[in-house]
Amino acid sequence: MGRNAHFNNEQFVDAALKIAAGQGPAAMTIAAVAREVGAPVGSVYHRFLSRDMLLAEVWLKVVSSFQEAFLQALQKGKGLDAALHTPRWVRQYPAEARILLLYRREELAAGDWQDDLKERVLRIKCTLEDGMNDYVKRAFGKAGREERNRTVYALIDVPYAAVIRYIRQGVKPPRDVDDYIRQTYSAIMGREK
Amino acid sequence: MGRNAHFNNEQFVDAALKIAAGQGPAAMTIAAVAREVGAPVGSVYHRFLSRDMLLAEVWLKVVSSFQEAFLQALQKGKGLDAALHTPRWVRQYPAEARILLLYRREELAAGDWQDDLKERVLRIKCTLEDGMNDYVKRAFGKAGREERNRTVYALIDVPYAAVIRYIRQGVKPPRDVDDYIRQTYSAIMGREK
DNA sequence: CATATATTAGAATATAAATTCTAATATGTC
DNA sequence: GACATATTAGAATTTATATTCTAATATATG
Repeated sequence: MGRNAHFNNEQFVDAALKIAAGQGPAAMTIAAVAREVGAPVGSVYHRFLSRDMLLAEVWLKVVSSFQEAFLQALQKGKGLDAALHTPRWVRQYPAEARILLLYRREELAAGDWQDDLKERVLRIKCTLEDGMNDYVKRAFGKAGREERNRTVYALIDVPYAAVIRYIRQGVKPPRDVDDYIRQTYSAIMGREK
Repeated sequence: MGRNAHFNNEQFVDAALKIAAGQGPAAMTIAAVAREVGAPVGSVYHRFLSRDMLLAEVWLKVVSSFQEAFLQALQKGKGLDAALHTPRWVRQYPAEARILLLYRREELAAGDWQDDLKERVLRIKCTLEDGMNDYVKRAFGKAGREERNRTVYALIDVPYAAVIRYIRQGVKPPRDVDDYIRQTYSAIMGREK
């Protein structure tokens, strides 16, 4: 029943992602997204309650993309592999990387998210946190504040630091960054078993 | 000649800095700045050509503040000291740190800056670059691409990585971060002479 | 083939903020 | 003390975008 759709949700999310990654979230206006897709603005609002909701979908897509492979490495107990996931992922998904690493969620969509979305964000966040805690416990035998901080630094913050400069420049991180991450990893976490 | 001023440029820049640091650059509206100072919006425009110009002044103030002590350490050949400057500065100037490390210049003021301002930004940028190059040359005997990248990583990117999590949370970086920076420094740059 | 309705279509409206404009006010100088 | 002018004052205007609204359109279903 009803007319066939010319467009689908994914097209709008992808267009929004592309624009936000390329020109910053402020440039991601509804009109710009509609233009990119070739749709009228009404069709955007037919599918998304508001601009914030659209950006929320972008955010969720980006975070999920990153986190999946990261958590897999973690669950296998491969800390160094997890640390090296960041430069790999950044090379593979440059637009997504710009969104995830250049902006904070609050900048993307400041407004009130529906409970639905808050729930999804929370679930993703908890999944990451649980994965980290498990890993820390296995690696150190316990998961105190210092052990957790140290692990977050080596597996997340350092890889981020190593690539952020290149993301800003809009170029792929050179191979050197993998070496820096490796060297830092063994300095902070010790040699991998 | 003429009426005495009730306000001065610095008051507006400081108010803008405070608002941008606390609620993000988007919240730094002219009206908000005027309200914070207790001045009419006309007085803001009397002193600053546009919102972008005001944000540019904020940016310059913040960058200069950071760079001064950093370059001093660098000129003394104290690489580790320069690396540890970041957490020190972040603890001392939390608002400035939020601006510098949470946002990029382009987000703050995207528009066309006057030549005057472009010039000042360029000078600051070059000063930093020259300081880094000199340091690299002294530390490694030469300043090739790899040596520069390595140094930028250890002196700038890693300290940034170590503190960014706490800046986002709005709390002072704990003492641990200095240890992480030290350990990473000797792993990447070798023990300091 | 008639009809209900999902979807497209885009014009109209609302809103928020930047910027401009005109007037009022002090104060140093003659 | 009168005047020129730097500055305050804040109302009016413009602009950019989000959002709403009304109408048109196509298609699955009976």
